[in-house]
Amino acid sequence: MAQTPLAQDEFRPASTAGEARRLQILDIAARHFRTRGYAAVSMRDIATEAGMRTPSLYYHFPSKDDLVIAVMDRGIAVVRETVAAALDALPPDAGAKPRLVTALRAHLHALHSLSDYTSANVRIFGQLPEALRRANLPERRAYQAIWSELLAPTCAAEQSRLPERVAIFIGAMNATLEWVDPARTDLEALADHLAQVLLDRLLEDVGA
Amino acid sequence: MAQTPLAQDEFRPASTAGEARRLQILDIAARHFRTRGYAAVSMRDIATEAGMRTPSLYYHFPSKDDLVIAVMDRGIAVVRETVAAALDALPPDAGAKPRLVTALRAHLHALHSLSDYTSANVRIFGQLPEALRRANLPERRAYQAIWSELLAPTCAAEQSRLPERVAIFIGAMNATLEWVDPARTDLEALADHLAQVLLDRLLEDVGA
DNA sequence: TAATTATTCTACCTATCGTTAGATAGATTT
DNA sequence: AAATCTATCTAACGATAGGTAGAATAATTA
Repeated sequence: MAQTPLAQDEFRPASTAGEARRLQILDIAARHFRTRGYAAVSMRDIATEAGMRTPSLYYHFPSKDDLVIAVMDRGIAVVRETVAAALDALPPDAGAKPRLVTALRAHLHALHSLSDYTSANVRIFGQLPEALRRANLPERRAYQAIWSELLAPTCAAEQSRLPERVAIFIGAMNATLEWVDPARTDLEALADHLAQVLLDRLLEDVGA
Repeated sequence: MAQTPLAQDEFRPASTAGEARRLQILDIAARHFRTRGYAAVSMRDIATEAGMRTPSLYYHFPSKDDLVIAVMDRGIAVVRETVAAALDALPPDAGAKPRLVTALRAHLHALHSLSDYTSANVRIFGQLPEALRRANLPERRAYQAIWSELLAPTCAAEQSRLPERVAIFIGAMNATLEWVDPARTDLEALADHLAQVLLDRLLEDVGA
């Protein structure tokens, strides 16, 4: 009992060999969930790709539920930290619009090219049984808080519309997962286009 | 061989008793797929709710694939016809913006309160194996064509961006499925809010 | 070296999945 | 009345799912 198990920092990766194995399994699971959905991915699939037999997986994660929850929570943590870091890098006097554009870019980056966790989260959230969805809600609310602050200046008149507006923005960004081919799309251009649609006026009042 | 089997009109519902049964099964399937996802709904679930044993289902649909494809295609057909009808009801000289707002309202209506088919389609499309997704693509493209026409005036400068803009709009509308509680949300207000975000300028250039 | 812990293994369980075979009852047609 | 068609049934198949028991190996510590 010599070793004091120091409180694990969520994002200091792989301090021990066991931790590295756990992260490797999570990586594999996230990639499979992202591309094939929740129910279609079996514990056998994940174990095989990790080079082990199925029951060995249960040494690292006590159930499929625990495994998927770990992927889901990490998915939100990744995008939240990515966006927060990008905002922190801005000059402190940056206005509402550059802050929004910066956050939008960071979100798309986390979603499309940083890892499989955030995309897996967005893809399979709606497929999960309600108990698993509820487990991910605290993380999600913490992330929404960032966007509430960012979008508050666009809702000056009616703050009651703010939660709905947050949902519209996050929904529109996440929807790009459904149709963007990450290999063939310029993410910078996509971010600019989304910012234009969401923040600028699209139509001069030509017609009636 | 007396009866000439006249070509079935896709949308004349329930001319025969057999057709009615088939539509009832489709209704049940759509509702279950919408709320619980594709893989989580078994043929047994659908059969039980239809008041029959599982194999009897196979008299009406030769496989789960056929059943889900029927639901998916009908889902797009419903929203396409709803939007087309709403646009046809406008005066012929209506401008781009009222046409967009009208289409947006009709789309949200089909998605949230008209039936379970369109919402089922949006919910489970990403969960389907690729072959089933491909089967639904012709319907989807036909629907996208409507929005291409609607959005072309907003893309006058760069028509090359039009397909991406269509995807952004449809994606933003469909994303409301993830967070809107249809019982407690005023769809009219939601449509206005979405139109405001997507079509009007949100920010005066206050900041940098 | 001996004891202990960490990790993976083989073998198997029960439940559920989509689907098929083949019989049957009622309705319709010849 | 005989034959056929419609719609459902009972019974079961092979495949695969998540998960467990308990032995065996590899690494670490006493």
